[in-house]
Amino acid sequence: MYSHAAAYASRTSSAAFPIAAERAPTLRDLFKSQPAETFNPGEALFWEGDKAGPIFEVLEGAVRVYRILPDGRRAILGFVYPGDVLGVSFQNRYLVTAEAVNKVKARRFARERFFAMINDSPPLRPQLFAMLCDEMSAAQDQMMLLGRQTAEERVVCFLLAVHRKSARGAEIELPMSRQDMADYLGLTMETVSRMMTSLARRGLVAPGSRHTVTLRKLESLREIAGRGEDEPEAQVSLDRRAIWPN
Amino acid sequence: MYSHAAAYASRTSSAAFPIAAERAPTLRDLFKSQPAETFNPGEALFWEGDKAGPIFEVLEGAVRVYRILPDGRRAILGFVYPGDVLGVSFQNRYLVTAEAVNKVKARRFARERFFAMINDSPPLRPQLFAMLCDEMSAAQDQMMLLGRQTAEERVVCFLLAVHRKSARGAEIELPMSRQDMADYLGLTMETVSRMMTSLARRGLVAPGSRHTVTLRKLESLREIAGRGEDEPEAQVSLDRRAIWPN
DNA sequence: CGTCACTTTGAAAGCTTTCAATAGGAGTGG
DNA sequence: CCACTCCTATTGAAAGCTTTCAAAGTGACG
Repeated sequence: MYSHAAAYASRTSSAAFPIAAERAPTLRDLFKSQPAETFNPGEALFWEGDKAGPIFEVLEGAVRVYRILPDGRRAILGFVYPGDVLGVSFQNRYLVTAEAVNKVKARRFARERFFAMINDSPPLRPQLFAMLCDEMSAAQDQMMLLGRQTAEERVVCFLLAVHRKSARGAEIELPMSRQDMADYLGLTMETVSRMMTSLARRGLVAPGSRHTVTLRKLESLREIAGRGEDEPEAQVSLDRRAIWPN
Repeated sequence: MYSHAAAYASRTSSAAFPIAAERAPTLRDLFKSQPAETFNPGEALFWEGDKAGPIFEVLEGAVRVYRILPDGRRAILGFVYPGDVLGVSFQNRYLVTAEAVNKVKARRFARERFFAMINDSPPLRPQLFAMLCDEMSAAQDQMMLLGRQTAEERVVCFLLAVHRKSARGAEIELPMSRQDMADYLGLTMETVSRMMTSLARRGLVAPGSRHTVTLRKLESLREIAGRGEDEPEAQVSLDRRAIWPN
């Protein structure tokens, strides 16, 4: 089947326990046997409207997932980072386009086989469910943000969200363009830029290169973000005991 | 609309009933044995932060699902209508509050048993998956709307969405208040009101009572909505052949 | 028929966008 | 190594859409 004993290159749930002998298989283990593919910046993994094809696990880089209105307005519905699985929650067709932001490495897995294996594996099923719940939860956060938060709050929320995912100190990386951020936050690129400048002027962040920022005053930023954005939570639900039986 | 062929008293896969002989069990069948409960307007089915409890099937009325920011701003993340299942996509805790808009009748089902039964039933599992995908799809539509559409487009999209669900002619019912609509559409109550007035003045809709409107020019409205909101689609994926095997 | 809650309407203010110009960086070629 | 070009980001100023604040209107109910 799939050799999940392989060297843990990716951050899987139990990565913290090098010894864990009888580790239950995880969703991401399914991809272990697949070859890594590379996508160049701007290259699409799949297009909105295409017949739903493979599921991807992102290994490196960032993917933007978006939809476009007939008149060209674009909304980025999410960014997908290493360790995330992409392409699951669609039915017959992809409802969105997924495009590499920077150089992306990913593994693909045939859709039917993906679901067949999960369907056959009692420990995997709750993980799929948990993954969908996480996606749903993120979507709800985003709806709250888009519907009821100000431009500044949106930008700060975004910076904090990236920070939570990166877990690499105060300096975060923003591989996407300002336009990407704008389309994700429901703003214009100019507004995003202004907010970044404003945060920098107040000493809350310090711009590094164009694609890096250092978060100088996390506490103040969290206050601005306004929501209980406190504890790190990325990827937790795949690990925490699922409510699903077995 | 989704008239679950009334006479089905049964709820397990080994169903026995008059007409449709070998019908596969549906998610909603699970609720058939449960007593119907009533919730009065404003009454909550569950609260954000509560330990995740029962799953509900809404039979009558409408439920608003929302989240509130610390400073009181509210975003309604969705409305739940008869035939919809509510409370599934949460893990340990409810992430939202669900509150009756008008008089609501619903059946409840214990969470553990709900998932246990689905987990044990190969035909039910893809339905749960399909349901989550539908939720996700709706959430994506909403993100697009909130992030990139104008006030008028939002209101029109909402009217058309209600129209698709009601499927009862050109007159639609809006059980929720203007404030509810506003919190759903990321607008203020005043803006919603102004847009309705504007649509009425242009003859696109005709106000009935405070909670009913007649859509006079569906085509024009669809044009304003701007997205390919053409074919009716509510609830389809629960019925259409799932990609999930078996 | 008065009260109360919700909705509509008006006018001014505000935040974000739009349009336009300037600045900054990376890559290329001399 | 520097000049040049292109693309992206920043900044400025005006316009615009939505919000805010306030008042008037409407309908249900006792």
